Amino acid sequence: MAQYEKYWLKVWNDKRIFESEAVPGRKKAFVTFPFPYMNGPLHIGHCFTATRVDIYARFKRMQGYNVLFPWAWHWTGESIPGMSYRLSLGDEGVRKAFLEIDGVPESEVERFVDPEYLASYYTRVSREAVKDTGFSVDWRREFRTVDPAFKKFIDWQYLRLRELGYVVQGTHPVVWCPHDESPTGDHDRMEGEGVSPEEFNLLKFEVEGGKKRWLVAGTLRPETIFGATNVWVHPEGKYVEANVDGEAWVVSQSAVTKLSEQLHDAKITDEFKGSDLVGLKVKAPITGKSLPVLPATFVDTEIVTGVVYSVPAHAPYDYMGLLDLQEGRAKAPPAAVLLAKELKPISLISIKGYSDIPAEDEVKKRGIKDSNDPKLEDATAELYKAEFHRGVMKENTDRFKGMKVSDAKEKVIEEMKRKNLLSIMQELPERVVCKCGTRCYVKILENQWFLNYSDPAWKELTKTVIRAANVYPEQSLEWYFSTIDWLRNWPCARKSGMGTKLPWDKEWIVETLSDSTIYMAFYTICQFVNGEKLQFGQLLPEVFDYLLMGKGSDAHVSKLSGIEMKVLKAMRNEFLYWYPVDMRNSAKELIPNHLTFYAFHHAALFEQKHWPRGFSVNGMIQIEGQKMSKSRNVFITWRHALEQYGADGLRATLALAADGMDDADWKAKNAEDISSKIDSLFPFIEKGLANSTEREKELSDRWLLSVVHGRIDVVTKSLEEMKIRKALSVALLDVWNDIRWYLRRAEKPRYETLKMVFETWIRLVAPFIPFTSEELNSKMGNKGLITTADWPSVVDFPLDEAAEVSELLVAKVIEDARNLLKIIKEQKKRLTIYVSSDVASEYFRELAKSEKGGSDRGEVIRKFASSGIKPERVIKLQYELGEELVRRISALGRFDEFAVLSSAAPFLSNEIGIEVRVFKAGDKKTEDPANKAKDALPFKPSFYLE
RNA sequence: GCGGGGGUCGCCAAGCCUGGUCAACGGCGUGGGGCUUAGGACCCCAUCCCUUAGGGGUUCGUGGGUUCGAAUCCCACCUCCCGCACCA
Repeated sequence: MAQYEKYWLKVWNDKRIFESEAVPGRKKAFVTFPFPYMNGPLHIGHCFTATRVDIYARFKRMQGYNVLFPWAWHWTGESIPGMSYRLSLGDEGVRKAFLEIDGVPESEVERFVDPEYLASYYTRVSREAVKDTGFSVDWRREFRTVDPAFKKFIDWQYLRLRELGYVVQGTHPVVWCPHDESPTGDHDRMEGEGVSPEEFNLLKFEVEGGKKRWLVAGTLRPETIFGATNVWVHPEGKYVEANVDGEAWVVSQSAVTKLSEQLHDAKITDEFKGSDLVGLKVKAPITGKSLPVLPATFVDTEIVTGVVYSVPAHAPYDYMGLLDLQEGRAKAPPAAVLLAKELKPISLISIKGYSDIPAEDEVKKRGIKDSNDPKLEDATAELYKAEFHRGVMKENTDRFKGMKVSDAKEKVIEEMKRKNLLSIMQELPERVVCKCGTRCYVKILENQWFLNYSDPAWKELTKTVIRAANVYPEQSLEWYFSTIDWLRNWPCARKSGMGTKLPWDKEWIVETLSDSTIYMAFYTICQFVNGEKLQFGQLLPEVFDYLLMGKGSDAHVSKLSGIEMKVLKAMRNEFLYWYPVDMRNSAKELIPNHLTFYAFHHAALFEQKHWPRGFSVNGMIQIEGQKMSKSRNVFITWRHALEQYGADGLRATLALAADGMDDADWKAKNAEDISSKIDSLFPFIEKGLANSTEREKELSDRWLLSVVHGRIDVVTKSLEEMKIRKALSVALLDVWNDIRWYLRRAEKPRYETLKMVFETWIRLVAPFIPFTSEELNSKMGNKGLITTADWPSVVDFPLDEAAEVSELLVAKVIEDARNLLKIIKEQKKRLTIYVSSDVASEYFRELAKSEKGGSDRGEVIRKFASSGIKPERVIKLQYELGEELVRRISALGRFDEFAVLSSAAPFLSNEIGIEVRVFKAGDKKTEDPANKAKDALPFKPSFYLE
């Protein structure tokens, strides 16, 4: 970090220029960045997104807006306590990540077993990084989502949402960790990422003989019951008889827990080994066929009921299991082998491209030799998919024959349900292990609280929020709408973790994405809490009703809460002044959740005038072309980047990284280049001014001032639309190139021109690189702060079309001449330039006018017929120059090319490297030994090289 | 699979909505020159191919189509990225 960066930080801080108060009547801009989650240090991804916010904030401030940019910290949720817990268990991976990736000192990590400490540590270091980067934040409004006052705010929010019918109760299956007693989301898993519950069918096979009891088999393919030949159990597995909802079921021991977690009443009454079941006969549902129970080691007692029925014709596992038994590969009692030998696969589905026994085809194709071959997984998946989509039920399937398998499945389920032969169990198709190390299963959670995002009326209202807002970049708009359509009810509370309890049901804690939807409103008043103008306990729901909705009288609310009337009114004023948020910028990944939730909740709770006004997103950040990932150590903390490149280097690199929804690639090389480019501003400006002189304006000055007009315009418009990259690219690089041209072009740069342009330039780049701007400004001897200076105005830079077009001509002549010299390799020592005659220029202008539908082109051609200029050459020239340029040239009226080029002759000579002289075609004095003058056309002088 | 966004001259990346000004902005890289004791920084030139008079050829994921004319519009395909829920 440069020394001057520290200096300016202190100046800004001492002058409190980022502390913003409501000033009724003054235009305001309220900008926000979604508060970051404090389970780790901020990284350059945060920095990328947040830098864009600060740039916008600084831009608006310079435009004269009263700007509020607040900041807060997200602590809600289970991730922080989860990390502490794992550390306390001695998890080396977690510890290592703290030390090596996050860069936490050993002594601090010790204390991370306390989640509060962990979060406060990261909050502390992150706050320092944000501050040192020069973000123009009003820190008086800072909070954490576990602060008591914030919890009061969430209380209010959820009470009101519930009253309005947006919070509802429901029952839903979840992946459950019995240790944590909490749902286990994807990010909480050690194993089984992306696995979600699937609905299995439980088919009831009546055990023949003895008392009435059911052997219950799990399957995804109940329609294959017509091909069942036997039932499998694991011979070593633990099985039980249990009373399930009043019936005697035989299932694996682990199935009983799951059943009772899935709203069944289940109690174990007897226990035995799987081998004890082998040899029993059971009656298949619907078909009524009697099937033997046989042993198979591929059966997993942890999955569903630990009992499956066998369809060897269509299930590769079953097919191999049967062969294993018949061919003596499986360990099994002789009686079972005898039973197995009588069984033959029963084909029940016909499918093109397969034989009668598709399972056999799949097994042979893969060279599978026994039922423990892992290739059976693939075989099963492929066959299942093929049969489900393309298979047709055969003759032997009774009233289902001829149906597509997909249809038959539904019908079979219906029928079995009707006959009470089928039940349902939610199960995970793959092993899922919680980060705490416990194996998860599916639990049906009752009476969960949901945000009712399915509500069509709410969806519709939310769409109007989006429609009414500015949404940048425009390609993101569609994503919001499809998200709104796609969202279903969202479970908004959990049983564990940090956060706010549901006010009416203290068992539940408001979940992290659900407590961060309208908190921007809290920023408007949080400074009163922090400034101890009131106690958090005084923040009754009625207080927020008054502050945010204007309900109730100040006198009444003041009396009720004990908050001073004066304070209460001031808070209300702050809210009314600042709300809504004018621009909220985040990474695009938040569109399908946070940003859309944000829109939903505002639609639900706020009047239209307080709906969000601006949504903006940017892409994700990659590091040297790789996706950021802590586990692969592709990770750069904000602090680290800041130390390395300085605040402005970091800011500029990120600002130039990408626009729109494109992902940005962080490259160290790039950051170095940009940093040194910024550094070189100092000598560039210094030298420029030192070499300048006091003189009258000439063409080059008029040109530069006019061009800057255009630059200001583009930068301003780009910033308004959050096109940060485009804005900085123009503000820094294009203006730089403009000045370079000027320095080269002007014989001696004019001090006044340069000073004015430099001062404007410094302000133009100030939102992006504020430290450098302040430093440059003070180095130039100016007193005021750039941060609070006025945004450059185009008014100070008169457009000068003649000057701009003149320079275009000069540049074009240089380009043409160089091109020509390159082609003819022979050494030349003099270039003669012939500018077109007045007649030709006149002709050109008339023709251009006729293009726009003015006079008739034929008539123009006839008028100039005697001048000796071929019409097709002029027409072709117009095409070459382009519509826009022709328009600009014609608009100038008389444009004296000869004057421009003859005065530029010394410059041209310098640029080209040989002597240059300029003549006008048709002039008496013109020397034209090679007869080239006749070829001169407007804006396309002819050349003679010798 | 579903939803959203992309594929441009070595790399990054503008342009595309509103067709012609596009061999296609800008940055980086590379080559050459200047400055300098030298290096870096800085400044200038060049950087698809061919071309001894400013010209020509072939390009914008692939293949078709519309048009006098397409990187830009339409269709199909290939391919990459993001999101897909009880989780920040």
